[in-house]
Amino acid sequence: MPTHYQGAPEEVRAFDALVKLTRAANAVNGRLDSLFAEANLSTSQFGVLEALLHLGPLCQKDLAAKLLKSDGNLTMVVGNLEKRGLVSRKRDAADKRLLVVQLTVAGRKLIRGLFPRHAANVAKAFSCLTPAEQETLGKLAKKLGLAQAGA
Amino acid sequence: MPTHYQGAPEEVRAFDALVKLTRAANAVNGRLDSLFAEANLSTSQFGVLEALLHLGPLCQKDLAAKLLKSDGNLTMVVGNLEKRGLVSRKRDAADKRLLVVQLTVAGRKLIRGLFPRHAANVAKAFSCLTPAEQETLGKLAKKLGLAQAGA
DNA sequence: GCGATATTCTTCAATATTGAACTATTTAGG
DNA sequence: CCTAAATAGTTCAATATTGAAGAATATCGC
Repeated sequence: MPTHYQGAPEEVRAFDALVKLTRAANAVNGRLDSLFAEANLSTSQFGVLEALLHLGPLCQKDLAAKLLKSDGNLTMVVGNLEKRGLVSRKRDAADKRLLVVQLTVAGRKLIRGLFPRHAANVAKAFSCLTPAEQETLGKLAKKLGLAQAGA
Repeated sequence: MPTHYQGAPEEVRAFDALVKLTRAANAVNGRLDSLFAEANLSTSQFGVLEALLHLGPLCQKDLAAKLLKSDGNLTMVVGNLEKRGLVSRKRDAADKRLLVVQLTVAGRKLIRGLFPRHAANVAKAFSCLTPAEQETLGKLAKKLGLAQAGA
């Protein structure tokens, strides 16, 4: 994302916003990653555990939608969590296409122990912005994000 | 990034902003990717070509810093571009540790043809926000991004 | 000038990521 | 009912991504 582009004013303005948005998202998420790394979890692995903790057992399709990743990717991420005994997969009795993923005792214990520190990290990462600024940022980001869908 | 977390108000507020920020960045960049895919370029490959077009020849270290990726990653990304004849690597005479990466004629032609459409896509992606909103988003994102560095 | 240190790049192992092709299952139309 | 279309997962090939270890080169302090 180079910065030295001379084009139409609306292009320059949009580029500028894009670069800053992308760098901010990278920087915050990168900082949060260091906690995951402590527990040898990738970002996506943590995301799966977090989703299961707060939303309960989910099938892989729902997990993929939640994490904005492809189906094939979830097969890999959930598989790696299963290998470590942090989640289990169970074929749904009513619809045999579905694999329901749920936390094991070990997985629940791990994510329960990690989550409060994660929440504190998130709050700390955003503490450079006032509450009003955080809300403005959220509102604009949401508007921007939603507008991309109907593109 | 689940949304159903009940915690301290500042944690909930920060989580909300984080989810929206991350989704927005994903959505915009995902939309931009479709142009790259047309030319069989990955996001990072496009980023390298774009940087070389606007900044001139760069060594891999500088490219890594520009794209916020690791050194090892750049070896791979530049290597794949070189295989396709879009960039060339040349050992720097003055400092033999450096590999200077530059566009080939084919690479320059490709990125030159693609870039105007990319710039138009970026402007279109942000057109749901007013100029003032884009600037506010950029300002807040920049503040947030910079604050993570000294963490 | 030389040895310790730093810098640049490569390599490797592990995980991630996608899109496409494929299997199994379910659902809908006739 | 039975076939056609939709849905959920898996597998595969290609690329990405990181962090750590290692090779080549440069630089700094003495």
